[in-house]
Amino acid sequence: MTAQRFRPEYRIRRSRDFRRAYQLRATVSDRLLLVFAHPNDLPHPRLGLSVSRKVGRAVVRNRWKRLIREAFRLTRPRLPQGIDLVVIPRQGAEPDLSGLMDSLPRLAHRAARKLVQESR
RNA sequence: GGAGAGGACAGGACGGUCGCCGGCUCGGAUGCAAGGGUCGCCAUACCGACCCGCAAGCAUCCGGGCGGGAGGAAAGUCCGGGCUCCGAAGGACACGGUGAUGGGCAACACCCACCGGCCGCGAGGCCAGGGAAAGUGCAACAGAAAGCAGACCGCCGCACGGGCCUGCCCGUGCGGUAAGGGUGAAACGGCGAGGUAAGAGCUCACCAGCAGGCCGGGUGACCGGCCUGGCUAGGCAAACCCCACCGGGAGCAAGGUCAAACAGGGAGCAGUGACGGUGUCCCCGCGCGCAAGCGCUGGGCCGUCCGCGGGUCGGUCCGGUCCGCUAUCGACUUCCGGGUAGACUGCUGGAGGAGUUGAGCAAUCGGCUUCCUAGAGAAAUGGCCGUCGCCUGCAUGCGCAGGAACAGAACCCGGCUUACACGUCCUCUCCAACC
RNA sequence: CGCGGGGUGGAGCAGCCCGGUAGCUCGCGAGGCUCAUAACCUCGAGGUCGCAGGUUCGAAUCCUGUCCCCGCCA
Repeated sequence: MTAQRFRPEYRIRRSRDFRRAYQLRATVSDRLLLVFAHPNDLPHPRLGLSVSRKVGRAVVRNRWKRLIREAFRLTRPRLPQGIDLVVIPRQGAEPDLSGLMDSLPRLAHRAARKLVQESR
């Protein structure tokens, strides 16, 4: 039951956490999403959203953010632990919940493997 | 029934479940949190006895309950205000904006009423709607001529020459003429009569339009009438401009508050110079000029500086170090203790909504009753499912599949503009038919 | 959120203030020169001036609305 909650501690809220993820440049992507990853010291993953005006007007941007948050909430047990994910929707893609629920865990695990490789 | 005109409303409904944001409330865990009173004693403290309290509160974490959570445009950011800070800042000029009149409003470029012009058979609609008889300017091409008008053809007169069926025709020159032709977006009123060589507001009547005066109506823009004048003054001010009125700048990322410690920072006084200067001017001085006035490495005045600039290393404004420049090498003493990041605040109850009533043609304003309706912060208002209603297609008995616009609060209001699916209601106009 | 700048041939830019003719460089096409290519010379094509209204006789230009792009402050 509590596995489906989405409290503020699961979100990236500090400017320096975003900057840290961008500077590491550990990215993975598919047709829907682009993800910047960075390890954190917490026992859970965190989600950060970056939705620029290039993907659409305010209604479309809100739709993307809500659906990505919903996908994160519902797939969180399947996500790797201790990782910050900055998620950016790709220009031209259509927001779609089932696609996002498929895409987000896969990208998160690929990012986690990439971080392990690079730390060596 | 058809075709329209104006206005108002609405922006699917109900339910289940998993989440998010903030509010109220209840409970749990941990930590902090508290002792007081009376009696004994001469009395205070200590001490002893007894009684009351031991959780109200605060902090962190966790859980439950209750009720709330995008719009008519939240949009564009085009106007107007509130609010906040900045400024030594007052006036004139400059710069920007607005533009018939009266009213409404906190204010407006908004709203209402009315006036004028244009469009429509009409209901109605549109108008940046002051000034072109203040000044400067603009008008390609065409055309004879385009702004104190203008002679290409035509018409008319005179002179000369020629022809000759001799009072007619042709050519040339000079002059008159704006009635006719043709050009243009635009050619200096229309029409009739007189007049004339031909013509012309040259003169006259009427009409249109203009200026002045008077009378009547209206708060007023303006409207109606009469008289007089002179007959024409053209268009463009979303060209410069003139007139009237309005406007200081920046914006809630405004602004305010907050721990500790030092390095260090800041301010004032005195002194001394250097640098710069309000869009322009103001006071003084000097120069030029008859004067109005004009000019000035000027002064006063105001601001900044008690080093400045660059490279490099580390880093939160900053510090270390090196180099260059320079006028003074930045004294002494007193006082204050900041900013950034972060957190809290500003932050939602207001020129507020609904009903009713009074004033008013109306916009709107007043009285009474009643209601409380989002406050995020890398930024909530969402996901899934069901039932009903609407539309489209298949079908037309049931049903099945699909669709439902424009668009997302960010300090708050008043407007404007732009976008918009399925719709609902009210008032009015024209046409057709029937009673 | 606030503010500023810009949309003109295929590309990059003038013209806009002060309204009547859309011009420059490169590129493109044809011809010439050359044994041939480049360079050079000559000629030519190619533009709804982002879109929609308005003012004007007339709008790339002036005014209003709208769409898109770029940049700046925090």
